[in-house]
Amino acid sequence: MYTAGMETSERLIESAQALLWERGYVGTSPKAIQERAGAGQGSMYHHFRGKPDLAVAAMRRSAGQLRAQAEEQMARGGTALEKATAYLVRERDALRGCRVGRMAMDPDVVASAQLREPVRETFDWLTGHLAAVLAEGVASGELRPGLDPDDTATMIVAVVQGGYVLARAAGSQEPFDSAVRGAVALLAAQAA
Amino acid sequence: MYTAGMETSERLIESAQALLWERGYVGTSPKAIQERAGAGQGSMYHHFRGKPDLAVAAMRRSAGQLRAQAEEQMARGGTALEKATAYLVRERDALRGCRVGRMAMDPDVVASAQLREPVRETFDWLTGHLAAVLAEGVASGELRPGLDPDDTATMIVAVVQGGYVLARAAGSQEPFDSAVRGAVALLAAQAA
DNA sequence: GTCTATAGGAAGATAGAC
DNA sequence: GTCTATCTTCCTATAGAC
Repeated sequence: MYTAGMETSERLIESAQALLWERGYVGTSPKAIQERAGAGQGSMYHHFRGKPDLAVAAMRRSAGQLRAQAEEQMARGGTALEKATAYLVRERDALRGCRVGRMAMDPDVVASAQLREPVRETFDWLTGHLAAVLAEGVASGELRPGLDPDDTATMIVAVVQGGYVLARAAGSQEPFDSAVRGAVALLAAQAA
Repeated sequence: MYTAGMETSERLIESAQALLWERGYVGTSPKAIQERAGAGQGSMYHHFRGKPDLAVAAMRRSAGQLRAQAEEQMARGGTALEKATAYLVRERDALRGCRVGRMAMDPDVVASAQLREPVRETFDWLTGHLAAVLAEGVASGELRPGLDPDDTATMIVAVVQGGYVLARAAGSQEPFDSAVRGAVALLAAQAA
């Protein structure tokens, strides 16, 4: 996993990102991060105060990347329905799960305000952004007047996060795609 | 956590259930299970082959309880819509998460067929049961003819599982309830 | 900045006495 | 059936040399 021509602290962050995604916070050891980064103990503790500090840096990085990705996808659609659908049907490797959402299931992450913050912030932004898109759709007359933008946005994000759970439980991508199809169909029926 | 008047193997299973729910498989040690059960090393390794063996027993137990609970809730409704809604709005402590679904985020569980089996089976049954309920609703003319029972059922289960993720990320029950309200509203619009 | 040495404790299990 | 001892490896650092 050693990547030439990159600073050690960068390599440590990227290694931590990958391992946190694969194994979660509790399941990831500093030693494993170091080995993957091709760095020694000393390097890691020189650049970071410890495991939590490095994990926060890695999670912030992942959160930023996820947000940029989501922003780009939703910008593609024209109407509110298109934007929401674009977020839902974006191609995902469901078996890997969500690198940000997965952290919410980790006991040590949820127990620490520092570790939980990037996760909280990401979903706050995401549901808020989607809610704004849906509210505009209601205001413009594209969507049924009674539609609640906040509840609907939260539901959309929940379908994606829950889809990951079902896919991993089944050991197959299929439940994820099925859940997304179900949500898209129900949303389509909300056109005014 | 010692419960008087119960066999040691029972106490070990119940302790494992509680700890797996709280901390996941990777985050739960045999020692912690033993301490909570008021049992020694020897007892645990006498009744179970090791951590995976005990975890499977605990997960099977939790899966059975969850299924019984879901069965009971869904039996309450009369129409298909009432049954599906009953499943969604059942009272849950969202911050604790789902004791079965949480396991799907654990790397060691997903990597082992033995450990993953109870999780897979539970969601298989749950989505299947909900799909049958919805299919009946379509057949009876209660629900719109074009509604896909499988996709819709999977979406409903995903909303609940994803709701847990959002609630834990936010440190609040609210996102869970919001996602459920969003799903219930969209489902209600599917009446024929 | 990076390396090696060292450390106290936990993880996961085995052995054998009682 | 349960208990204590023992074992090896890993976890998460800290110390200090280079």
